[in-house]
This record gives sequence, structure tokens and C-alpha cells, in this order.
Amino acid sequence: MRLSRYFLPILRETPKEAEIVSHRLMLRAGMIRQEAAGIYAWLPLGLKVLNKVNAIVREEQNRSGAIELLMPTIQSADLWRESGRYDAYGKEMLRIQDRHEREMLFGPTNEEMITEIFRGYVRSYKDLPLNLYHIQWKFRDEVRPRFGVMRSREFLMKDAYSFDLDQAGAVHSYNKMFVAYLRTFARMGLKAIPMRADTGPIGGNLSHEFIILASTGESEVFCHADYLDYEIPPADTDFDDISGLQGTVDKWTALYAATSEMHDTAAFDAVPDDKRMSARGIEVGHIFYFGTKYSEPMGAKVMGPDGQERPVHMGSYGIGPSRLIAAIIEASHDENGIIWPEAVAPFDVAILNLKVGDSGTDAASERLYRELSAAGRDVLYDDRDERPGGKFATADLVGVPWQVLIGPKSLAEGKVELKNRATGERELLSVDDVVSRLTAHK
RNA sequence: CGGGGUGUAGCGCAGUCUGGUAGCGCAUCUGCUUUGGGAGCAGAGGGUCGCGGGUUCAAAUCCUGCCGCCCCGACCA
Repeated sequence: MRLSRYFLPILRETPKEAEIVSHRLMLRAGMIRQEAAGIYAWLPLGLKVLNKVNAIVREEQNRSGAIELLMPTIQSADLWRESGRYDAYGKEMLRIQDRHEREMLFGPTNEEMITEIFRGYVRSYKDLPLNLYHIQWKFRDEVRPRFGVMRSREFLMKDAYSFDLDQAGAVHSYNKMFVAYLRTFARMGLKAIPMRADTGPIGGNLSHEFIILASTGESEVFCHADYLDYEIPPADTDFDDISGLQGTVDKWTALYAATSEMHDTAAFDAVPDDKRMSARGIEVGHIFYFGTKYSEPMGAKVMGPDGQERPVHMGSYGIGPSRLIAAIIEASHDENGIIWPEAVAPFDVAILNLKVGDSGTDAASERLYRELSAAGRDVLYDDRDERPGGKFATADLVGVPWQVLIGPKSLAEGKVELKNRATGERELLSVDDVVSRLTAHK
């Protein structure tokens, strides 16, 4: 992409409403625009990141055996009356009326709807286990939206729902998501720690929140420091290996880790001094097992092997990709801007032509742009007629992992400069070497 | 929902107390000079001062009603 023809409305100054760093940087880097309290438009750069995050989430869900579908944002009130949540949910649910004065709502979550879909088709235990998920916009009319997309009213959520014949099966489904979540967050360069959680208004009795540590996090967390060095389950993990998966989950839940709501001072005191860690964290995922809470009242039943009909055991599993992006920025930035982990970066490489109009820098830039693009790299080519300082600032702000600086100075020696955004390391290389370096692995 | 703020050009702000018909910096456009960490000079464009009502010869400014947005606390992917 040529920057001169892209839509990247970066801001030099910080809008005054932005309090936390991720919100400031997302606004400044032209990723989002606020349209109302807690409601944001995703501009091209923000959307690119969102799509990358979604792709990773999707890959790991699929790997674990979950199946994607797509449910609507608008739901019928009647559906929610079946579970009793229409009245229970309160003012956080946005209630609307259509032209026939039918009562509708903008979905804050989809347990009811997925249960309705399930009961419409599934009759036998032989069709279990089943895990269906979608990535869809949600609306929760928060009393006080804040911190940009970290706590917005409209937000994107990946929500998965598992169906099993009994509790043992449901626990295995839960463990699959547990492992999938560990992998998902690790792939985005995050250290996410599963913490035993309160089940909240969704109900149930087995639940973990996945928390990433960041000084600006909203919740206070306490955990054993060894979690930071734990090895992430590999890509070839066998998700059908019941005991193997249980072993992984047991290992990841053996040490102390809790949010302030679930904090147990005595248990925390038992953690060795040098391993006791209290910090702030951001919740980026939440998984629940809630048994027959919805299947029972809504009649989602299957025939068991014994010829007995029984309500299915369910769980639900959420990740907020929009919040996740803010969390990644909270965890990875410096005073100049965002530092994207390569897996979710909006572009792989930025080419900075430091002297547009100079035949040498133009030719080298164009050639590099062409070759990297042909090799499948996503390149942002700063071909604007701007001064070098502005280009450095822009590239650092939007946080592209690799920058290639092409100016007359180094080009005189037949070299360009390859800069790593995260470390700041620079290296003088020929154009050919830059191409082979940046296309070496993918 | 309680408490505190705020609304003037795309962004950041001054002007409001003391009424006289709107200004600064950045950004934008034109020209020239510049070109390795956000340049200089010269010129130009851009605002129903959040919305409605009122007071007044005259309202960004005073009175009044409403709305939007932000921050702090109790709740949440």
C-alpha cells in the first residue's frame, strides 16, 4: 500500500478525552474513531489489525474442533423470556421495537439463540460433542463506557458454546477451549494467565478468566510468578486426548492465580515470597461451564444411549477481539507509539523513502516495494513528499515491526537501513539482502 | 446511578467574569527555499461559538430549558 493513496488519518496531538495509552495510540494512529459514547468506527488500519486478531482466534477455535457459524445481532425478546433473562438482564440490554411493535433486542450474548438453534436440530447423543462459535458484534449498554475499545458498549466478541451429554463430556469441552485460549493469546505475543473466576450473571460453577498483565489493567490480580514461564501447548496438541488435555489444564491451574473478587489471602500467603506476584490485569477471555442452566428451561435435550432423554450440558467461551487489540497495545508500546507483535501487525514492513524525487531513493524504494509485495509481504510504502522526521514519527506511531529507511546517505554506499521497531536495532544492508531477510520465513 | 467537569475551525486551546458581531498554535491549500528524527518565509481557505427559548439597540459572553461528551466511584467480553 502506498501511503500517499491510503486512508491513514494520524493525529499529531492527543485528543483530550483519551486517558489510557492504548486509547490515545489507537486514536493517534488512525485506527478508530468515536461515533458516540462507547461506539467506534474502525478505520482501515484498525480494521486490518482486527482482522488479523480474528484470524488467529478463528484458527485456534477450528483447531480445537469448534465450528463457526454466524448469528444475527438482533434477537427476539420472546427467546429471552424462555430463559427468564429478558427481565433479569436489566438496563444493560438494549431493547428495541420494530415497526410492528414487536419487542426485539440487540444481543449482549447468544446463549439463548444458540440453544434454540441446537434444539431445533440435534436429537441424539451421537451428534455430541458439539461446539459452535461465531464472531459477532455485541451491545451492552454499560453505565459508563470508557478507555476506548477497552470498555465500549458495542464490541466484537468471539463466543463459543459447547454441548455435551454429561458433565464429564462438558469438562473435556471446557478443557479444549482452555488450551485453545492459551495458544490464541500466546500467538499474539501475550502472556495470558488463567485465573479462577466468579461466574457472574451467566451462572455456573466452573469458570476461568484469562488475564494479561498490564499496569493499566482494570482489575487487581494475584498469582504465582512461575506462570509467566510456562510452556504453551503446541500446535499439534491432540484435542481428543481427554487425559492429556486434563493434565495440561491441571498444570495451568495448580498454582495460585486469582482476581481480587476471588482472592484468598491465606492461600496467596502460602506462595513463596519470591514467587508472589500482585499486579494489574486486563481480562481478555472468559470461559464457563454452566451445566443445564439454559438447556433445561429451553428444552434442549438429546436421547442418551440408554434411551433416556436428558438436557445437554453446556459451556460458553468468550474472547473480545476489540478489547484484545487495546490490551496488546497496553502491553506493547513505547513513547513513540505502538509496537505490534508481528502476528497482528497491520503491515509487515514499512518502506520509508526519505527523499521522494531523488532518482536513487525512488528506484530503490519502488524495487523493494515491488519485490516484497510479490513475495507476499504486506508493505506500507511511505512515498509521501514529506520530511524524514515526519516519516520516522509516522512509522513508529503505527508500529510496523520492520522499517526500511531509504535515503541518499546510505544509498551512496549501495545500502539501505533495516530497523526493528521493537528493539530499535538498525542494520545497513543491500536491497537484495533486505528482501531475503524479510521473506526468509512466513 | 451519585459526584465533578466540559462543549468556540479537522486537532489542541484563548476569548465568557466586565455584552459591541471571533482569535492563537498545529493541520489543510498555493508558491519559493529546504530534506536522516515532526523545517523556514510569503500568501490563502475554513467557524449557524452544542441546540432551543428569553433579556437587550446589540449575545460565544447574561437568564432559562434541553442535548452531547469526558473524568472519579459502585457493575462488566
